[in-house]
Amino acid sequence: MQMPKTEKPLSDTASKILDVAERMARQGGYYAFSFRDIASEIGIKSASIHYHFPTKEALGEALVTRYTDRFLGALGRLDEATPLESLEQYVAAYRRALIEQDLMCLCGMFGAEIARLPDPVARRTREFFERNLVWLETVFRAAGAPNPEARAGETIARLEGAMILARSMNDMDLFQRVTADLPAQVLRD
Amino acid sequence: MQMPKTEKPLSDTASKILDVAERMARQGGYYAFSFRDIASEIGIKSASIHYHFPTKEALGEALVTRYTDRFLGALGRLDEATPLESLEQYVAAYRRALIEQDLMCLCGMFGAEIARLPDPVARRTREFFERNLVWLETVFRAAGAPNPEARAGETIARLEGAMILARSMNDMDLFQRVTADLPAQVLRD
DNA sequence: GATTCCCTATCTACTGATAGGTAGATATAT
DNA sequence: ATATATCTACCTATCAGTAGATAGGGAATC
Repeated sequence: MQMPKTEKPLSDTASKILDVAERMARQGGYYAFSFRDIASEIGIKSASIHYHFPTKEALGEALVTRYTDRFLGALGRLDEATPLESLEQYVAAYRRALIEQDLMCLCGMFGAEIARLPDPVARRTREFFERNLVWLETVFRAAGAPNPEARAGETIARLEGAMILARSMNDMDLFQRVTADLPAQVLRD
Repeated sequence: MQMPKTEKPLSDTASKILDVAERMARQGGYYAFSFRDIASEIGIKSASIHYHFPTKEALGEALVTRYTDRFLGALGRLDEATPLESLEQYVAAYRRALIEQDLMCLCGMFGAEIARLPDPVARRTREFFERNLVWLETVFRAAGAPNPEARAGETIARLEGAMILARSMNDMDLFQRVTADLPAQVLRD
């Protein structure tokens, strides 16, 4: 029997490194996390991080990969919900990240910085958006909405932008007000 | 006769410093510009920058202040255009920044990083959004649109998000497709 | 007309902190 | 014995920032 290609599961330490790095990156971007800061927070030495992630570039790549998989994995299955429900779920995923964790979307952050990101990290960031666009286009196609590609883009743009705006204004409820009618509005013809 | 409070005009060198710093910041954020890089690009020594801007914080603040004034100054007068025209002008301002300069909006960038920005820079960034919200609310009120505050937020969110998305996908035309119907759409009841 | 003084703007030379990264020793567990 | 995971100790490069010298250009004084 052929084994499917499986990802090597992350060790405890590697997970902790990613957890801390992700939080720092989602607060201040790619240049806002350092090996030293991560290490001191989890109680190891910075050299030890290089054992798990040889370079910062590799760490950044792992960061985006894990984030993308988790983000898309947290979305419900498309064949078990109406398009409206799917969209509401999608908006809720962003809202949770913003309200519960008080953090930016990792890829919204990296997307803003993309011109100064190492190539592999930039590529993974693009993959995040690509896969999100595909997911949303499927929703809009199922709803029979015109221009599903443009609507998918509108949806992501408005959500990422609303996170930035709400955080900038230090008014998290602004996210709610800006995205409350998004699912219904973007679905109507 | 009482003199109105006037801003001291920037020297040639100070302007050049801001020009270079702005471009770097709009590519990679607050941590992506350094005194050394700026200095070497304009052919002076990094110590000379401190003469014009004592600290990086001060330089960041000057950056956002100039950007905000220019951005709002480039918008037409509200009493000389219909709400639809004003909105089209507003969208065009973002499009120009993205397409012609191939740069992010400075405050979209700083807004994403706001949790790790020095206080004065964060405050100026908030001011940018505050003043933009006011401008847009005026437009929506003049158009008799309901919820002008939410619509102003939606507009900014979608434009900032569309910039990030288009740059991430390396597809500048995506900005066009995502924002093409924005003025009409956000104005209809 | 020459001298003195001050202001502007830049320079050289430096500091202490921090960045990512490496070599090689060490400890533990299988 | 070997593989895993961590350590100490170090490297070079870069960071923002500082002290103090220097050069030039007025303007006032002699």
